[in-house]
Amino acid sequence: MSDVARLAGVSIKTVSRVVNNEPSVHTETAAKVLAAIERLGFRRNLGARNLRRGSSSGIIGLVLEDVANPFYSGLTRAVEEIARATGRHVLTGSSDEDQDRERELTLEFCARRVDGLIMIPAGERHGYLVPEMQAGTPVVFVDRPAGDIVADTVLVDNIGGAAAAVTHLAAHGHRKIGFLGDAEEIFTARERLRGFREGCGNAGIPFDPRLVAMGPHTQEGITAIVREFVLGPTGATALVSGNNRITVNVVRAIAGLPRRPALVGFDDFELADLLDPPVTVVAHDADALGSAAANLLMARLDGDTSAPKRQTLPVRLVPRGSGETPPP
Amino acid sequence: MSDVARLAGVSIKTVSRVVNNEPSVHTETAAKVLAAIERLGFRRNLGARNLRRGSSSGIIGLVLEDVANPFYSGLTRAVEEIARATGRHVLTGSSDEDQDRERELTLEFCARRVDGLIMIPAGERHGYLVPEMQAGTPVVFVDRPAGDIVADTVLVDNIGGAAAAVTHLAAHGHRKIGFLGDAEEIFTARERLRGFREGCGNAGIPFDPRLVAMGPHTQEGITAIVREFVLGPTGATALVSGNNRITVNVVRAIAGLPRRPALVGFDDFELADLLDPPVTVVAHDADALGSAAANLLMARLDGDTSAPKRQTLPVRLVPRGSGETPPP
DNA sequence: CCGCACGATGACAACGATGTCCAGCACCAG
DNA sequence: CTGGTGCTGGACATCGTTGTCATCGTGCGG
Repeated sequence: MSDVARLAGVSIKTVSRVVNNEPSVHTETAAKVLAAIERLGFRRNLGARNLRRGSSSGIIGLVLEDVANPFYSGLTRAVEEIARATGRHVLTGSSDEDQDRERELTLEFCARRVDGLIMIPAGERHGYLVPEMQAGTPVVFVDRPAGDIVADTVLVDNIGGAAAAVTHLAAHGHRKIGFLGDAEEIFTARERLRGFREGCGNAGIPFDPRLVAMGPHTQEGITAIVREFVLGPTGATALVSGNNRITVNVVRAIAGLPRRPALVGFDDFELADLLDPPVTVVAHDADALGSAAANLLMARLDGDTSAPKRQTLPVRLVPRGSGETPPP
Repeated sequence: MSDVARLAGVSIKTVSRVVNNEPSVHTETAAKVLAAIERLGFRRNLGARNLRRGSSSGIIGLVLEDVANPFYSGLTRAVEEIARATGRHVLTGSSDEDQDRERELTLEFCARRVDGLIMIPAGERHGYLVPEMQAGTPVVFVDRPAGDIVADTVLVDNIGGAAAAVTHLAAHGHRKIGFLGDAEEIFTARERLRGFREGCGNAGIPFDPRLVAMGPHTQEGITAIVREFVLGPTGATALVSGNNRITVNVVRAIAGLPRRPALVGFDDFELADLLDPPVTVVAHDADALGSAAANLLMARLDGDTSAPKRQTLPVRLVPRGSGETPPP
């Protein structure tokens, strides 16, 4: 900046006035300054600026499980859009479902003085966030609630969705329904299992623990379970899968079976409509989750100090065929 | 920090020593300081620290077309991993293929003093980056080259891949092959078209401009073109699609046709193996692109000042069935 | 018993930018 | 000619942190 001032023959302060578009600068002087800026390729240091002005950093921290998962990348995009509308950018980090890594990432973001945090929490303990929140960094939890603190949260109706999946299958005559869910440590997995049980209860289907598998996540593991459910003594005629990745694995597993069970998956995914048969899913919108969270955060940044909110976004069952196969 | 110093009864400099783990602090003093830090929930301001130390910001800027596109989100993840290995984070921004937006994002990132930039460029003009690069911000272009400057670049073998697609189809007896590509403004689209022509030449197939469509990107538009190619006077028996999104649309379009043409898609995508028929693709690895770019960038950050490099990553044809349908 | 090295601590400036406040200057009305 | 007014431009402090250097005991070898 002082280089620019020297080249333009003015003081540093005048340069500052020009880059900040302050009105009280002679047009001619401003032109000289701009020319010098252009010539030297000067760009003001936003970090220093924010430090001096005490203004916010203009960065939102987004901590999620894995940006590469299409579900989260959709959410990321939605957050980015809303951040952009207020002139902010998004710093992303993947926790890989690892509590320590989540914590490390999050605190690092705080040290960078992000304006706010949006988190898909990996762990159950978030006490470490309390000082940050007290210091004024708003935090919004998405998809899963915080472990042991109260904070803004945006969830989807996991229970209702899983129950609806069972209801749908029951309406097509199924009574032996298997559930393949994510690891029980994960909030959404527990909730969806609970919804599954509720759905069974509503449909008058006795809950059979042999038809529940939580946690497998490899193609091999899931194939084995699907075979066991369908071909084993439990004789499942239908399956509910607990998330998009499990669904995909289940679809692959089913393709190799002599008798194909009906299937309803939790989470929508691209091409579900093009598979054979097209996969019926409990859909919910990653965009909507991201937008809701970002909007909540923005409200906090605008000064909303009301009590922490918990939103639950609706899901909808999208019948495409795979859930409508009747039992043999 | 001064609050911590006051509470611990030491000078501000001693606090600094403690948070920086400098050895020459009495254990007892350090303990007092740490207690005060804990008590006040102090976290040092990384921005101020970097300003004072003149050290790098520890942030990599990643400008791409759309984080929500699985192809780019995979790339993002790969970049994140390599950034993490050197203690850095990733600031992402979507340009939506808009040149101005790209420029705005990029310069904003520069003003934040990112350590380096990785860009999937939207436009053809990147002169605006010259001052930044001269100022020492390394820039790596990925997937598409820079418009009018020389810089590190990582590409995939678009020409070879598209030619291989034609060769594959020709080997199965096809002579009337249609090409649906992205808009011609996009580098990869042009390259792939060029590869398509080369492939035709190699196979002794006369190039028919009526069988080329560049730019349509809606389901309706693509469906119309596919119908025209296959059912119209040109009577295409096979199609090559220019990117993952077009492929998906083409698959949908084909599903509604009385006679299904063979298909090879450029870009692999999840579930391609589960469609009916499974889609043969020219695959290349988003991870590999991201890693290569990030590694190049890291080398620059480690002081590599050699001439700009251009890497071309190989592609491979993954036959799954859709390209092996013989012509009727 | 002196001086010296060494460990521990603090005062101060500086990173790059901006807010505050004041001085200079032209211009105009009185 | 004077004082006010409206612009401009500059000196200085400051944001939170760290590098440099100085200070101050204290223990130890000579």
